[in-house]
Amino acid sequence: MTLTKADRTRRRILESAATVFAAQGYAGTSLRHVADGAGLQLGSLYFHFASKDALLGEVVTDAVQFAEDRVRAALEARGSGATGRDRLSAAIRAHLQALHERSERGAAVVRIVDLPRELAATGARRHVRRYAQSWSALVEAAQRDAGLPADADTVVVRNLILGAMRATVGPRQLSPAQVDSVADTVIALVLR
Amino acid sequence: MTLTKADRTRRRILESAATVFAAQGYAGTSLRHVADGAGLQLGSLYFHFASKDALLGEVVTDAVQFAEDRVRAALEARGSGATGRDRLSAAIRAHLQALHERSERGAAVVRIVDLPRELAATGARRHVRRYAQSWSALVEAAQRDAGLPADADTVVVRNLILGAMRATVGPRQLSPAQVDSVADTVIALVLR
DNA sequence: CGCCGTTTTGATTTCATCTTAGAATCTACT
DNA sequence: AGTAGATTCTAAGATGAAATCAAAACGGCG
Repeated sequence: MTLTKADRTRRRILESAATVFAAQGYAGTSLRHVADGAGLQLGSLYFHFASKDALLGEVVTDAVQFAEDRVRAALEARGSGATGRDRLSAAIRAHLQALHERSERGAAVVRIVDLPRELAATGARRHVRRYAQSWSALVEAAQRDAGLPADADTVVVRNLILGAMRATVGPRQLSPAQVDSVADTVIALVLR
Repeated sequence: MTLTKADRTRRRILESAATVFAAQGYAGTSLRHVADGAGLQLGSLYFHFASKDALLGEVVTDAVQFAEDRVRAALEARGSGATGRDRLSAAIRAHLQALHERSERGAAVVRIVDLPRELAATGARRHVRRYAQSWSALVEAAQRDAGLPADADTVVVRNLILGAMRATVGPRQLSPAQVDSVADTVIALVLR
């Protein structure tokens, strides 16, 4: 283990940042707050991250990556022979689970996805966009299946679904059972 | 018209504030920016509003009031004899129209509604809560109609619908025709 | 016109924030 | 154990934001 000490605090910083970020939003997040959460002194952050933007950028890509992995895994488990309707249903459940994961990593995505003005520099935007596009594909397949209204704009429908799921996270932490129940509701609502 | 001059600039400030808030979020909004948008000097704001929080609070209550009025009007136009399904459908269309109104008043609600930590003091929270409750009633009626899944938690469904509509507003201003089309999509998606 | 309350200005204070830099401490390796 | 390098701390600088206030500008009314 040649590279450890730095990596562990780095992790701690990212988790703290994700938490604060999810709670306060981008502009509302102060680095002192993040440092406190990580048990560090303000100045020490800069050994690990070049700037606030860089840190937040990494939080975002991390969180998106996380959700992406979960969704991909769920889809692979379901096999590629599944109907578009079933695939979308599985993706919804996986996305919701990722969003409500204890680690706080998930919750961060939610806050940011729509206010990423200052993240232009980092590669975060690309990640978010790619993830959104994969959802477009899922929606389109479900539309062909007649699982979703076929005459509606795919991108609009995709945004509605993602927006509905986004509205699911709040101050209160949901139990896995509750998340499952919410997923049932979303699926029942969206897939007739 | 004994009370005019101040009121007109007051209006201007509120509009500017709504725009900036909608674009930058609460913490990201600087009062200098708001003042610029209103054609005023920073210090002049404090003649009209006691603090940033007070200003924000008024923007929110204003915007919620606006949406509330639109929805109520739409419901009254439809008559109280209408089915729960039809009433919900009308409310969705009205809410979306309010959200995308040119005046920028609508867009402001959307950004803030869920990050109102600093609004505790003002009466804004009460307004938001009341509006949300009226939506619960609409959803519940539609559930009895079998327009919506009846076994799902009303509050969850309500949040999903509001969240989906919230996801509808973005940087680009939508034309009334586009808003109508989006409304059609939402209604088709939500009411089977 | 010239006055008085209303409205706006512009300078100033206070404070939080991001960022930097050098000193201090710790860790891993010989 | 001792040392070099990696990690963290402390302190300070720079910027920008919220809030305050005396003084100036405005605007209707006698």
